[in-house]
Amino acid sequence: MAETPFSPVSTELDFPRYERQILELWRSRRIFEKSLELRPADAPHFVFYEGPPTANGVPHNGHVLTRVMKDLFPRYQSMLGRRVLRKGGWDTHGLPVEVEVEKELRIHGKAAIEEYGVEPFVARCIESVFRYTTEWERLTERIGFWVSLPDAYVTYHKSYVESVWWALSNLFDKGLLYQGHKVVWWWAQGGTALSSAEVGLGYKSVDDPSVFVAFPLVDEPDTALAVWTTTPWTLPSNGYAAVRPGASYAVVRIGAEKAGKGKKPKPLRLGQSQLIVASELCAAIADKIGHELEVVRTLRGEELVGRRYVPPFDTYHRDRAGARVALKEGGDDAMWWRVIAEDFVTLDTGAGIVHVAPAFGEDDNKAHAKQLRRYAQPDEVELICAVNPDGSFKPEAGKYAGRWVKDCDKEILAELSERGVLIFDELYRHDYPFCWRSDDDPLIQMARPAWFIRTTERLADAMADNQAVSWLPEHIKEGRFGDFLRNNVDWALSRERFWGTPLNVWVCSADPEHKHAPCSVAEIEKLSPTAFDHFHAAKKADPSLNPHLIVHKPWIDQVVFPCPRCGAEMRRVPEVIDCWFDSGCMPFAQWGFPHAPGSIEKFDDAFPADFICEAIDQTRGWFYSLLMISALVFDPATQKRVGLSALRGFPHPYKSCIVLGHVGDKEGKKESKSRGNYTPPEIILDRVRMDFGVLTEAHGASAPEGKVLIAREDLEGMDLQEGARVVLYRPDAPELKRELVIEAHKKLPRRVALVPDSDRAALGLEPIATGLGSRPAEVPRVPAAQRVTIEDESTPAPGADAFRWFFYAASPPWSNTRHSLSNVRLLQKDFHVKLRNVYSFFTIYANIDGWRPTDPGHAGRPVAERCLLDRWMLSELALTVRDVRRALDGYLAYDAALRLIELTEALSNWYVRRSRPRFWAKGLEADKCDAYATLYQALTTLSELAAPFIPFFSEEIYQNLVVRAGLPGAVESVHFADYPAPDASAIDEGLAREMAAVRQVVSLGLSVRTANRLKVRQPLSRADVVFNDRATMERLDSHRSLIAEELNVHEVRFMFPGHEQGAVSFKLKPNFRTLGPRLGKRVQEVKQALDAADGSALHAQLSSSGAIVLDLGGERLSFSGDEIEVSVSAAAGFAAETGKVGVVVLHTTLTDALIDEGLLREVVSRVQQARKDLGLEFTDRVRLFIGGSPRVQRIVGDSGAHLATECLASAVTSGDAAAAPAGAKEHALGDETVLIVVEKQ
RNA sequence: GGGCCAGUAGCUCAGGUGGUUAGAGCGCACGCCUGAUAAGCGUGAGGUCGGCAGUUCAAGUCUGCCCUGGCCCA
Repeated sequence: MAETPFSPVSTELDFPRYERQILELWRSRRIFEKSLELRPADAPHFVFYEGPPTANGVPHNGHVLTRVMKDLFPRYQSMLGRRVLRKGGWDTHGLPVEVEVEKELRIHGKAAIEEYGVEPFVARCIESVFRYTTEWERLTERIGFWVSLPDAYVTYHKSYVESVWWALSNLFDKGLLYQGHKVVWWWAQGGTALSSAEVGLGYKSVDDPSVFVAFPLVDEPDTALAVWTTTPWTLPSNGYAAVRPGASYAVVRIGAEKAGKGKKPKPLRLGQSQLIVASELCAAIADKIGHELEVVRTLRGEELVGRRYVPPFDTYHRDRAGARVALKEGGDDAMWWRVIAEDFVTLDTGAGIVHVAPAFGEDDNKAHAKQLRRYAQPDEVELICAVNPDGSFKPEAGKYAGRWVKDCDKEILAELSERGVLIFDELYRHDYPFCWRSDDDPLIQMARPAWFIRTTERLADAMADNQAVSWLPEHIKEGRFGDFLRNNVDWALSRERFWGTPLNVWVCSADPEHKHAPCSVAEIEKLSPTAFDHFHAAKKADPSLNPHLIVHKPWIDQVVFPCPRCGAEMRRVPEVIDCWFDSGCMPFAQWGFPHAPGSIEKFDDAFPADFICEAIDQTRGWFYSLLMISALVFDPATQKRVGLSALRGFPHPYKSCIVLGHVGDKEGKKESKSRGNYTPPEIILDRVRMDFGVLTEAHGASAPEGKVLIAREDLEGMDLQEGARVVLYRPDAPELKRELVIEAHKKLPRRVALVPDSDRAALGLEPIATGLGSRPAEVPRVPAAQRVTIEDESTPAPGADAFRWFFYAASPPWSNTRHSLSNVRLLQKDFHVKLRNVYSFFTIYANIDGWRPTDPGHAGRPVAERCLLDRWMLSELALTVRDVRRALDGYLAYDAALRLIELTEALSNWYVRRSRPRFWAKGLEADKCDAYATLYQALTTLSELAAPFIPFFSEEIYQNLVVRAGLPGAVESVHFADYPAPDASAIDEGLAREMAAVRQVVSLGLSVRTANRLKVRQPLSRADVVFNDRATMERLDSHRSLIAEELNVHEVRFMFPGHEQGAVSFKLKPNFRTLGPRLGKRVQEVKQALDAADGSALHAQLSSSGAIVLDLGGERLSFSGDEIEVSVSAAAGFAAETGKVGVVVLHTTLTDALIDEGLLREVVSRVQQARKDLGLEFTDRVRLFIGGSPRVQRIVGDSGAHLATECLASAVTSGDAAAAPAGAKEHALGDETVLIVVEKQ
């Protein structure tokens, strides 16, 4: 026998197994690498930027979403003929890395790191950065994300750091880099700033003072501002008092003591007789101090602005009471101790006037910065701060000098009271952050010297840039991102840490005004050839020293060179930079631009990106840093200077940006390891299994024999039903297995399993030490002997295509996704499995018939000569190609996915279903070849269309149907193919509409059958279709036989209303859209009039005269056809159904002849079932005996030939039960019986 | 506390510019089909469109307030 044209398709749905074969094919033939080489260098480029992940954590489902979305568009563009670069990248710097290492070393804080040694510390950071590289690489390959990892950029590499330096140097030269102060949460004892994540770890509830202090006015010493603070220790550093703009304030005279609410008022020892407080808070303050407050006059907050006061401490006041600063706009103002207006002042607590200490508190510092912006020479104002970085008071704080600030609160209050400026104090309870590693140490907010980028100066550029970006979803532009830009503050760039890109600013030891920002090692060596000798020597002594460390701490700190201006020694500032700045430099830093040879050309080729894609949390992260750095650095003058071939207008550095939502669990909650609601990617990709902690008893009960119990959530997580069979084994000894039945147990925590003792012993397991208190996150870390793997071996995992498809088709990518094994499987059934069935169907029949796409005799007729169904299918195919391309061009993955599902549905549910008899037909006539050719074209086109989405299965189809079949145009892989272009000549939108109407008519007919319990196998004499409009009726005429066949009726009659003999009734209603504007309120009267009238009569009037006349409250109004909508519906008492196209009526009278026909079909069906039961091949011939009741015998006798063809029988005999061969099977067919014997020949 | 997004059937989601029986898929129920067979197909039930006001002849859609969830920032 000749070899079949196509490989048979396995019936088993083990996608991971097939995908492994495809992966092997790609690997052995270097398909990915070849796909990059495929397009010539001068082909149009498609630029994609990889937002670098950090590899010091394991990849999770969110990363899968990001990576499959990033993969889709480059694959598509590559099939469009573009040259697509997919350079990978890794983000390697930053605090999380340092914190990981600190945890490992069990140390914390700057002092501890310095004690441990910066050099070994940094060495450990480097080592930790790529801890999970293998997991990342494995996942990346397994999900089919094509990215060049071997030449990935790495943010700590020397060339990368030097590019970042180049950018910073550029900003420095433009005057956009400056030194200022930034308020941070400061752990004074450790000398370290904490990130907000770390701060969040250490909140505790504590009692702190809430204090009202009198600030006497300079020009009205008898009146004082009542100023509120909760940090008395910051009072020596007071700079301003802030009021709320627009609020009302009262000057009050302190009156007589009033009866407190059970509290005896403290005697007031105030030096002033009048206070200024917010009007709203007057009563509350009167209660607190226990004195009447008598309002003298009121004034608005603005009227207080500029008034000067005497601060409670003379720490700085003694020297600077008279200090003034020149304003930009001319004139001058007092430097300190005056009233300012600030929105952050609230009127719900305190006094409505707030103590402002610019060195502490974020609001305070911002308020100060706002003042500085008014000044001609802001640099001349020195920040007043009476506290050392170690949390002790400075010498100028007098008697408090050297002491821990928080310890001084009480004494400060006592002193204020003594001096007669303390109005009132109390304790209040609130949550306050402490150091998470040393929880006796409260954190303090403190302004630290810091370097800033003057982003606010170039904000207009950044905003223009944002306007030009195509954001998906669109609301990001004006919403989250636009808002962020509008509220932009200067970028606080520096970090007082160790593992990061060192800030490349060197300061002259002779004159700190002399600063220099070199942009490379080479530039430094030009200034001082010996600058890096210490590193070279160390490298010589220890060749294993990572060469990239040359640009890192602590090595870089030793680099000195002579000041270009005065020749004195320059030393680097100690800070490293925010790692977001690193990642934002990737468009040029990935090439080592502009230092590396060829980097200018490469950058020129790949700037800006056509497309980037990350999750929404990157709005203020990567999306911002990319856009801002690009707007700051690449102004037109800089572009020209670095030698770009053409000026880039906005947007740069990215044109389109997909902003992804987050991946949650089945309930929409964030997936987290500690909650245990996390579906490991492996369950989707490879095997349905999870590790559990072993328990042998819980809540006093042990597992019943033969059963294993787990939490219901875990059962659902593995998509298992209660009673399913699973296997259990030790993760370290998978060869020894026990098979058990799984059930849910309400009281078990996640990730523990209650295992019968006998099975536990047989597997050599012991109970988990933490028992019922085990936390899900800990389970993977307990000793292997306390863990058991539970696996569902009977149901293969859905695989990588399914995983990818889930993210494309479940919802638009920017909405949050509910991810679970069962959800992935659900979507897989919809598209992937259905497509696979059609593919399998095709190979079965094509192989039986020996149909070959390469045989000219099998090619099928020209499309125009093929039957309606073929033309319809090819039209649908062309329309889908058009729509999918349109969607992908607009980066709308979800829309494209839905369209693919629609096509697959049409192919399986309608084309194949309606074409089945054509494939069963004898021989290989023209119509059959048409059918094969059509289906073949649909499948091969689909494999190319779907290739960017489900690259594995597409490859499988392509390899079998195109490559194996030896098609002349075949390429090595589907991913080298050109993306299908719509065949305009095949598109027939009229036909598409007609077929949709046909399917609706059929659906109505089937609905009639269901409602009247009429099996489809029983033929009926006639179906009448009454249409709502004549045009549809005329268009559907050519589809009558199809409808007849599908409904199994002898005749289909099309009718227009008026000819239907009472089977239909009419309903008329106003067309609100046209009548609303004409009649306004009276449309409701029209509706009522139409409801009340006789529909048939009105309809007759409308169809004869084209208009109807209604009597509305005595007024006769005429309505034209387009102001009235007519619908027909089935009248009562008929076997009929109503839909949008019209009404389908079935004639249900059964004649003897019709019953005979029905019985014959029943017989055929039973015989086919018997063939199947015998396990016969489709082509096997049989001998048939059919007996039964006399009627059946007669029918068989009359239709022997028909039975022989339908059932591939070489002989058909008939007779009564006595004549039947052994093994006869009797079936009841209503009142009749049939006996069947099928024997293989 | 502020900002952004979302809330429509049991689940996942559609529903230009307001237009009157609110759709689809899955799941479920019932049934069909059986030469794609551990598949295929049909029909049906399910919704006071998060709540309360308002604008309008007409509100899922527009406005205001509120509730719930997610994210970002305080």
